[in-house]
Amino acid sequence: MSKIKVQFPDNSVKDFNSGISCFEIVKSISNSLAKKVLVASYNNNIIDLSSQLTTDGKIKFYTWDDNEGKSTFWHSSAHVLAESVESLYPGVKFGIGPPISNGFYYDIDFCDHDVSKINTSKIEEKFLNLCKQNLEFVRSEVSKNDAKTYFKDKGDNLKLDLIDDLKDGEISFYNQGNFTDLCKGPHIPSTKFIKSFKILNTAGAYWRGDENNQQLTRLYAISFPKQNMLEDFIMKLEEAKKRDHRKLGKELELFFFSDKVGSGLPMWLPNGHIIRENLMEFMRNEQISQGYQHVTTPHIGSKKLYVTSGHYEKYGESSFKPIEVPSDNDEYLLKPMNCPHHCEIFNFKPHSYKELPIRIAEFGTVYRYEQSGELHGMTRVRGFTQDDAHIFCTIDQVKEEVLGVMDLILKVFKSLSFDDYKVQISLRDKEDFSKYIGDSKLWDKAENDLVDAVKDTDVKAEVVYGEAAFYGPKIDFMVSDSLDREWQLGTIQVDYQLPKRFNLEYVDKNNSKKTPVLIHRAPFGSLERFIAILTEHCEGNFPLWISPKQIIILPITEKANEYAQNIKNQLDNLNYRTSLDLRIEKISKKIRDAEVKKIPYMLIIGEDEMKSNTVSIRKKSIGDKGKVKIEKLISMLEDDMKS
RNA sequence: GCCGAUGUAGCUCAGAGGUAGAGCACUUCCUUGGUAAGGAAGAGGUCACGGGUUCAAUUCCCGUCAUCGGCUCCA
Repeated sequence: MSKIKVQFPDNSVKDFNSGISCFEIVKSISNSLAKKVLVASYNNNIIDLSSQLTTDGKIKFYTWDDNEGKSTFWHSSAHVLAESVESLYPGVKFGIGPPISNGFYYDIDFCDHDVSKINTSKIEEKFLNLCKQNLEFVRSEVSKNDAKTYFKDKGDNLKLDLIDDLKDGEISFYNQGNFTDLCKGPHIPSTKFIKSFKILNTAGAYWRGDENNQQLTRLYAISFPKQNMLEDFIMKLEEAKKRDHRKLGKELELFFFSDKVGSGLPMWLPNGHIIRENLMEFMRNEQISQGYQHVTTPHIGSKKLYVTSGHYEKYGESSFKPIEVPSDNDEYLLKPMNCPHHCEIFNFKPHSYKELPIRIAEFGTVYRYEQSGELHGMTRVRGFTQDDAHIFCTIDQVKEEVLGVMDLILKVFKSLSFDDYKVQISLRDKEDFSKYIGDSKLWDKAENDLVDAVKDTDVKAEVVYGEAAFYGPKIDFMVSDSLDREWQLGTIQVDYQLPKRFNLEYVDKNNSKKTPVLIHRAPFGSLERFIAILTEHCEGNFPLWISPKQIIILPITEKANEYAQNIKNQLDNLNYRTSLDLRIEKISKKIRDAEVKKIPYMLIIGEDEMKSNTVSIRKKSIGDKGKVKIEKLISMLEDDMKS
């Protein structure tokens, strides 16, 4: 019998008989690993443990602790979910059922079954029942014809649709129990590994992600190799929900929405306003030091402005309806973006190349008629304020300006401890250019400029095709919310089109007229969304410099009121946001209330402090920091304000 | 916009075909207490809105609006 050489991750090599399965190999090296291994890879191809090896190669085994193991586990779970659903709701049709970052889903056409009557606990019961039966996942290679025949007989048009895109000779089925699915695999050996399972939610999802197709029912679910893992997961989910900015926004009185004002139109309450103002102040100072000039433009603009920019044609449908005015033929739009206004500001007077780059910044409030189903707390609203700016520069300056903006964005993220962000370079769709305006050569240049600029930094960016704006490519900074939903915050966009449309010009060295390049950029993106994410990241415990309420003074008895008021006056004079709790309540009650309000500093004042001319500091979530003189307190506060 | 769920006091939630309840918050009174909830009393709701069924609807049905979970979209 011929032998093969198999190399292990520690680089050791062993000989095995050709045709040995991955599982036999793992069993030969470690019984304990064999018990928990879920899937293997050979020469970097991920394969079933039952796969037989006939060539030399490198082997690797994956357990639940590896991403490969988890996603295989969840992928297999999706098949069991399908089997459970099919047994309870005969005749359903299956779309796709992939693993995702936390669990898996299956898109299902429930046909004549009433979707609103789906009994998830019945499905869960059936699922766990199937797992206990220790059903093996068995792979079989099938011809395209046989595959088609199988699903034609079954009446599953969705699978037939999928098979159409596959090549003959590359089609495989997996079977477990009474269920066979079209699937390239691999899978875990059997259902016995799955010990807990829960359907998390149901949702509608268009077939193949296209809204012109039928809508299927997507079941989101998760499964684990141990029961307590599910409990931990659910607990973490509950914890994450406590950080939700919509919940905290209400509790901390940051903002709210009113039906009477309108859907998606946030109202900033005094506490939230303070956060906004501080972030704006911070950004304004950063921008001034980077050579930006701030401007103010109106909230509405002539419709013609947006026809010129091309935005009206592209987004007119998803804007608030134009405002008609009786006195002339013009119509006005609630400003959906600031760029046309800033282009007009550039046009106010002629410019020399010596002035460039000109950086025009504005905290501009814009209004967009977002689809009703898209509104989401403060992260997706219909009226929001961008920390917007437009940089007008020469073609040669683009890269340096992009780098400058990246610096600024990274500084902002760092200042607010956003260390978990993703950078995405959004380029044109590879095939379909019809969505974009302008000369393809200029697009190439703009795309190269962005990619080049990112290469000059330490930032790791992912290139995504088809995500560019209609006028140019962009670099987006994405951050996740407490429930792992990704949101775009900062953005940098290179645009060769808008300056042309607005006939922007500067005079170059040779006294000839040139068109500047426009860079759109916003580090926060939208203040609304940024504050939402910031709130979730710090769970409402804002850094001192942002915190709406910074200090609360808690006198123990009425005897300390006067002294407390005196301390408050001193802190007021230093512009700290200080409040005083004069209620006749026990100190523990006052402390609890201050903790719940997430006020960073509590100053507890009783007879001891009055006598020694001190205050007792209690820091939120940390506790008693002891008695200090007021001067010491002030220097502590000063230090804290810097972080 | 689409699929599904939800909408009861300021907040978090119970409840039932015969016009509503708890806890917290609020008001008043008592309590002057040293590091996360002192006690008592009181006040608070067209049960999202509009139709329909019924002797009777907040409850059942239909529609609208809003919110939530997704999908699609995102200048």
